[in-house]
Amino acid sequence: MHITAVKGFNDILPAETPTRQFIEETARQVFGRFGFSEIRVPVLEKTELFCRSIGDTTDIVEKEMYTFCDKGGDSLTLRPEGTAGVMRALIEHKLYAQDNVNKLYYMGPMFRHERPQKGRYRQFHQIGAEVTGAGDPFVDAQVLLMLSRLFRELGLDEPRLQINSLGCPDCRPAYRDALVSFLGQRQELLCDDCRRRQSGNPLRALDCKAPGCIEATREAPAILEHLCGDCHDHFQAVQSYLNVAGVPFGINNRMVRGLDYYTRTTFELVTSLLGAQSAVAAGGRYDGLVSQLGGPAVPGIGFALGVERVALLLGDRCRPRTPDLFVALAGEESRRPVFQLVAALQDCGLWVETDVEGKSVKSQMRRADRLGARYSMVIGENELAAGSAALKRMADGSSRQAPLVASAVAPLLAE
RNA sequence: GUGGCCAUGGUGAAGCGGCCGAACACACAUGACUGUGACUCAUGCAUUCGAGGGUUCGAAUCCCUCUGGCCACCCCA
Repeated sequence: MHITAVKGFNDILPAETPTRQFIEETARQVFGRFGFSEIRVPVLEKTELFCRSIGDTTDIVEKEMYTFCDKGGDSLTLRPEGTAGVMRALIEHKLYAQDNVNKLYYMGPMFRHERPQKGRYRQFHQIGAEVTGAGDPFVDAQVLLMLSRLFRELGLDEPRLQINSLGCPDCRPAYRDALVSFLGQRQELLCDDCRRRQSGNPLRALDCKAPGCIEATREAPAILEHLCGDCHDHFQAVQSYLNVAGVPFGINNRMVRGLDYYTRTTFELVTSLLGAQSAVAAGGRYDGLVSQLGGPAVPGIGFALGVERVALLLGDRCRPRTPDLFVALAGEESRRPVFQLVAALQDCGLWVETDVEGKSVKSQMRRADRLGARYSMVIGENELAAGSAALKRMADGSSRQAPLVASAVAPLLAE
């Protein structure tokens, strides 16, 4: 073994690439219908950006970031998620001033220094979408509708949509206090992590899988019952829009997101088909984020989906393309005329393969078969003299004569 | 960061101290068919079992170290 790829950083080989392309193309198409434009931002940002957006005490910032000092002494970080960079660009280029509402999407690699396992890698890919400038529940529902439409177009109906509301700076503190005092009475049941998180992120206990924590939080106060009037109405409105559009969803009032910037609506698309990794896509509203990063007080909402996880769900249903025609060569003297014919056929938009190894006709045919070519043709001195060759349909072995002219062959291949 | 499992050819793997000069299958190559695939048949394809050390008359098989992979915990897309 010589030099290998870095742990958790995977090559995406030709066999897997059609699935990726299918996911990306489908996303572009669906997002386009909802009026989203693509934005491309760097994979490297100043570390500060992530500390201020994601939250200093989150696991991502505390222990999962690829951070290093560049030669100028700045601390830089490979992006662990996409929203922060997009919001930074929104502020830096004052996109919020060019248009009140911005609908942006992005796709690309993200980096997190976690121990790799199924559905989780150190370099992974996300496709995400963000809407800024609109705080209306209408937008929440529209984003969820778009996400659900995307999965429908992908042919995946298994992942279920779960939604929740995390409240806002007006009502969350009160709920938090209520939860902390509730948990305070059940300290002995909680796992070490959740006990430690009491001060930082007590809500996490709701989502903990430790048996003790599940037991301890069984009767815990529910966030949805502590929402202020506005948050309550907002959440109700989102649900009614989803119902109108026929988007199925479930309410999960124990869902807690791993990033600090979420407010009000949060959601996940979950599946049971990915081993330990259940979230295929997730997101939420982040009304305070832009101002927190030094921009104006514009609300925002967005989501990201894990491309690798979607690819796992799709399996190998995306077949690679196959050649339309394989031209086998018999004899040196046919190379030039075949080169010309192949070029002309490719100009017609066809995928045409030829032998490049100087192999026997037999092994060329073997190759044609292995590549899955729909048609084949052997061209040697006989065919050149006659000006025509047998065009063979590989599926059933039938063949018909075809003149050695692209304009005559192309229509036959279309059948 | 913590566990568990596993490392044999291009691939999937059998073998678990001498019968291994490493099975079988797939893939690949050549030929039977002097210019035609998929079926059939023949032949070829691991001086070697992740790397290094040790035990032994003898190791792919046992022990140690290292490296790599997978899965799980944690966390998350």
